[in-house]
Amino acid sequence: MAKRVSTKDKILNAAEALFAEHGFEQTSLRQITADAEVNLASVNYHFGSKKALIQAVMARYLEVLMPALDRELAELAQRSQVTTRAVFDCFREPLNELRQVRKHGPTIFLSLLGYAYADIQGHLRRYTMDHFGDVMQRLLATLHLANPQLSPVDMFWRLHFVLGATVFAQVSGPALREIAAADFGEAIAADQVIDRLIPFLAGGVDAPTE
Amino acid sequence: MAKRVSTKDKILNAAEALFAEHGFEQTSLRQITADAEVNLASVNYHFGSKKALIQAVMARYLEVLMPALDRELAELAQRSQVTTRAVFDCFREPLNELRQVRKHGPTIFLSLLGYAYADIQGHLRRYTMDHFGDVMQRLLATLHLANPQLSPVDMFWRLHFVLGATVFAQVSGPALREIAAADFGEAIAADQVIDRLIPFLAGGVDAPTE
DNA sequence: GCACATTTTAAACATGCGTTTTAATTTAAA
DNA sequence: TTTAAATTAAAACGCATGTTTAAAATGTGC
Repeated sequence: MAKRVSTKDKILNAAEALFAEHGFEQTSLRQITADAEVNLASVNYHFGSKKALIQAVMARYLEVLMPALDRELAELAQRSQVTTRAVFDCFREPLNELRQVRKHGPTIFLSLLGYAYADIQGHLRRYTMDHFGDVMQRLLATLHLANPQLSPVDMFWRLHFVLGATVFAQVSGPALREIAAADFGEAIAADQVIDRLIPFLAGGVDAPTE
Repeated sequence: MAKRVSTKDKILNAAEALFAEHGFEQTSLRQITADAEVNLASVNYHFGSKKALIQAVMARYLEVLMPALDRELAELAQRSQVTTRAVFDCFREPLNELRQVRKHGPTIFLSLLGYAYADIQGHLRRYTMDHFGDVMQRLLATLHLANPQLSPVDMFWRLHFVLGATVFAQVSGPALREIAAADFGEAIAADQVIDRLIPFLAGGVDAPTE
């Protein structure tokens, strides 16, 4: 019954896979359109520009993740006791829901996020900051509930360290898992990296200040 | 008395500044040679290729940092008590010595390292891994002294989370410090970011496993 | 001061990029 | 079925990149 896939979706699917593997700047429209088996010009026809395509790729995930994360954080805030660990656990389910967008949605999205942040001076930084600014603020607030001893500026920095460790683990995830498998003879699935990551992050945020 | 600076050094100095700010791939030889006030072709004449120039830029720092870090780690290993925190403090002095190479050597180097890791599939990953492999092994061993309860594979992953948070903090450091200054009216120097980072990292590594 | 090697210079080369154009084709409405 | 709109297609445009070439300039040893 092979469903008909629109040119627009073919482009989005091919683009996000290449973006997640090689980054935005290093992926050309020619690679994308070749993988998608569509004409080169169709990207500019359907999206207007490469910039707009990148934003469309991100938007597909953000529109699923953001409301879900909001929901989880709001639910958590109502509890009497809020721990750092519980805050990070709020990410588990929303990330999982990204599988609705794409089979490996969680991994793809975090890779994209990594490249978005690596692209410091670009439009994407502003774009993601605009969309993530709200969640950041909510995160800061909720984490502050769990760690009232930390000053806002301390929390600000620690949250960004968290983001760095997360993003890095995903972007270099495939290579790292390969090394780990070779060194320890132990294969580790992408999802299990998150399980190793969360205790680390919680420990870092909960650490006493200097 | 203005010392005569060789073309080779002029290129290295201009290149590392641009690399640290914009990344390797996004910096063109034309930008570099313009800043260095040398001819475009001189890069290929003196270094052979852009790849080789990138490696030369990194090598200048690695050759200072590596022996210093070795020294510190060896010294620490002789003590009776080894804490995670003490291991990370081993980086302080070696990083500081990078000022001998360049005034803002520590910041520049960590930025370069960040971009080197972001460039996943490139030659630089292999190059830096080759040079950092030894130190990684030593780091793993020393950290295991401080945390015998962690399995090697757990330690492996935590060390990479550490690297991620560090690298990320530097790469997006200028932008983050700007945001922090705007949000909190508090300027934070690049060196102070390390002070905030180290407690976080130690807390993460010392955290109990799942 | 001459001859030879080293270095610098300007120009061109080949390639890949995002984008635009123009025409052909398909789709949908009347 | 006819007509207009939407989409696809092929080709070219303009530009930026790393690299190479070949000549000019500079430096070096005898």
